[in-house]
Amino acid sequence: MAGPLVIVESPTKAKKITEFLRGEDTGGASPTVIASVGHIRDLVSKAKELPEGKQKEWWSYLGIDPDDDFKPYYKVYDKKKDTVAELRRALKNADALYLATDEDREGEAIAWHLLQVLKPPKDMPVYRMVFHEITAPAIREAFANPRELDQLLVDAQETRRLLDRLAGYDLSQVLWKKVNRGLSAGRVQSVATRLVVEREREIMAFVSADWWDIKGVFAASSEPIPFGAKLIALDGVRVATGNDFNDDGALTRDDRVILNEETVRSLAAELQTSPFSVRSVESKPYRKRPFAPFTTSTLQQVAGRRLKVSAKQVMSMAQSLYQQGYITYMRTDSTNLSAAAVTAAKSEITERYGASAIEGKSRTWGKKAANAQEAHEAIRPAGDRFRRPEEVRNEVPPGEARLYEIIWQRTVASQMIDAIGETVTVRLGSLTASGRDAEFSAAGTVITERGWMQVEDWRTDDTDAENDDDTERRLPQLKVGDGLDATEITPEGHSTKPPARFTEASLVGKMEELGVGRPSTYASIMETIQGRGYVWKKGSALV
DNA sequence: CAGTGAGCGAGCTTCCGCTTGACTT
Repeated sequence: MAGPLVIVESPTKAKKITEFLRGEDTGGASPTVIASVGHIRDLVSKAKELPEGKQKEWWSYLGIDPDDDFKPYYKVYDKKKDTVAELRRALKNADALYLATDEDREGEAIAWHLLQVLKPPKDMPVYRMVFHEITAPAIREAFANPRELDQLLVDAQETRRLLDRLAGYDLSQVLWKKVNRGLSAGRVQSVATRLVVEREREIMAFVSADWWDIKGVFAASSEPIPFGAKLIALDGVRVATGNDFNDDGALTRDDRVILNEETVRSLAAELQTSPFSVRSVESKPYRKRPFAPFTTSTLQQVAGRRLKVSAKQVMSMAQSLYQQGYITYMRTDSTNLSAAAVTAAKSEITERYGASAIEGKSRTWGKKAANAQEAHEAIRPAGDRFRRPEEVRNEVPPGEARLYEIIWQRTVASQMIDAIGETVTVRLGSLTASGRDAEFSAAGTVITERGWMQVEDWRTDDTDAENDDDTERRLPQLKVGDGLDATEITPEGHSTKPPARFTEASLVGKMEELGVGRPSTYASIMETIQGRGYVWKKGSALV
């Protein structure tokens, strides 16, 4: 009995969708769902693969004929011959064709290529079916309301493909001639390399500046809890710190004074015996939103940092979790969660932290990358009920379990209330015997409502540790005029540091921000620029 | 007549993006 044939990209998706569409009323048999397993054909890359008579043309190495309106020559991948044969067989027994590839530029093109290769009979209805989440209602809805193929999007993809081939192959050939055979250049890898090179030049050109300040440890007589504070002003003029210098080692503003070692040491000696008092106490509310659910790029960055693994390793663990049904699709540029996911997250929150920890309205996040196509959901635990990280730990290897936990945490945290608290800034000062006025400052944040921070400890991400403001630190209760004892006065010398080198994680982040490369290629680009010897790893830094 | 060498031709490398296993580093 004939039924419709539905073609998707991923075999794992095909299995799920088969379930969701089983028994769907089609007037015939249940739909058959088969995966194309990605692209099925591409431009030819060898002259031999061109038709007879075209193999000797000057452009044969390109697979594109610039003299014939840039006519492209395609060839089904050898590895996909079996898949295509299977699709052809299935199509013979079908009464309708649903092209259900991803709704993005590449997915639209795959649908078009499938049509070109499979050539369904003229009288067979052909539909383009699209969805953004693999849930039963979403799939049924998509099946019932298909659209037409978007030829403009197909053309856009083909243009993208041709330009990458024309520019990439020709540029690479220049490198073979001028530098070394086997080298490569292209729209993405060359930009990635350039980012690393420019950062390295910045570092080389960087001129370090030296500056001194004083760190003090104080305690109030009324409440003897010691706390640290830093010298911020001398005789009413702010003391220059790291942020006040540019890359050439010069001051960026003229209302700062640079202290040298001599000044600071003599001042420190005087301050040892000098009386301090509180000059002001200022309190500001502190509030921090949770982070957006994971995309491929943010997952690679966060998991790369926390688990100390490469972008490629993150993706291979994620792939394994995806195929076992633990998480949703791992190549995505979207931060959207389906309604089912939000419900699942909220029930986890209620169970573990109480309903009061749920953010009232579901949170959404804007696109971060300019060219995001959002064909999938964000990366999240799969299903209408999330698997417990504690259970998953007993079912998969430790690395995958940690990755699952990170994904679970971020997804659940994303639907929780803000963390709120108070940041208190205390100014204290002293007038020395020789008449110099030194002012110190201390800041402390007390979080009164941890909100989403109960779930995700995000501070481990900050390798730079610049975020003093966000570190929780408790100051004693103080009021203006309170006397203080300095238990320690330590002069400290500092020098400004050049910008940090990229890591795989931070480079992927930068590329996504610039719209260079796609979720499916970030990891391989990292391999390419290292494999060609353009960039190498020094620890985790890229040089 | 056998060994040598010049000269020619063929084949290889490369882009980016979408999917997974089947492979030997």
